[in-house]
Amino acid sequence: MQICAYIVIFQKNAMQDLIKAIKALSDETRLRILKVLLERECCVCEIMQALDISQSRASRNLGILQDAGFLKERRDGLWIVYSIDWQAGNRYAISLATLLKDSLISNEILTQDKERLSHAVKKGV
Amino acid sequence: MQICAYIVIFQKNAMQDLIKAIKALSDETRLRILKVLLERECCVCEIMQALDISQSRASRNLGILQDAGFLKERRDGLWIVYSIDWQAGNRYAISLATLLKDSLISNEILTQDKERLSHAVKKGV
DNA sequence: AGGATATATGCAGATATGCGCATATATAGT
DNA sequence: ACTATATATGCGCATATCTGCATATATCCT
Repeated sequence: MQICAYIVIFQKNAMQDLIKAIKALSDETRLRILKVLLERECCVCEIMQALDISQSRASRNLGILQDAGFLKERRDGLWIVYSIDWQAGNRYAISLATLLKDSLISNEILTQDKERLSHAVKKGV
Repeated sequence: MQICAYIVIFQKNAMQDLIKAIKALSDETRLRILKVLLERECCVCEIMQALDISQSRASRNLGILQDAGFLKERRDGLWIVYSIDWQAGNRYAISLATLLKDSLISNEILTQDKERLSHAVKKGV
């Protein structure tokens, strides 16, 4: 009976979960971050360098993507490494990330991000 | 050479097109509208009744979905009938609409929308 | 313990978004 | 032409979002 109640609550919030995932993707900065993370896992300072954005901007947008179920994090010394959460991430986030994986091939901004990422060093500002 | 230039411009705006499509879906009202239109085409007054929202709210959100490439419209007398544009709609909108089609099965709000839609009449407010 | 480095976060300002209200526009019928 | 009906839209308000700046927190090293 308790379990049933849980299921009901889950269903009730499914639309909000989906909206949260979509909202998280509805921003150029976060789209670029996710595209970079589809290449490889990154710490915050690598994201800063890849997108050429400020530290707080990188951190905050990574947090939004994580909260929406796209990312997981792990600590590595001073660094916090973010990566796409293909396992536990929310169901809708997975679908959207998969869709995004095949989108925006050969986009100029994203190409530049990847180029800068390839030169990025694990050293912040 | 002119054609090449066109291709470049297209590539340049691809990300903005995608963001526009995602933004259009990042709102509960528009998600509900799209879900209703995945059932069948509707005029504005049917959307009003299905979602139980105001006329201006229905009209404006339909316009946003159309501008983002999800919908097409046709006039039928006094009514303007909106439907999902599977043909000419922008590529990303199609992918997102397809994804949405299989999402949020048995959601309470959406079920109510469909129920009201089944009683809707072609008569506004 | 203290300093250096990486990341998170409170706050404030600028901008964007969503809505209702009132009104404009377009079409059909008399 | 006039009226009724359906839809679109200008405007203003409330709220949300995004960012930079400054600062707090966490970890590592000596």
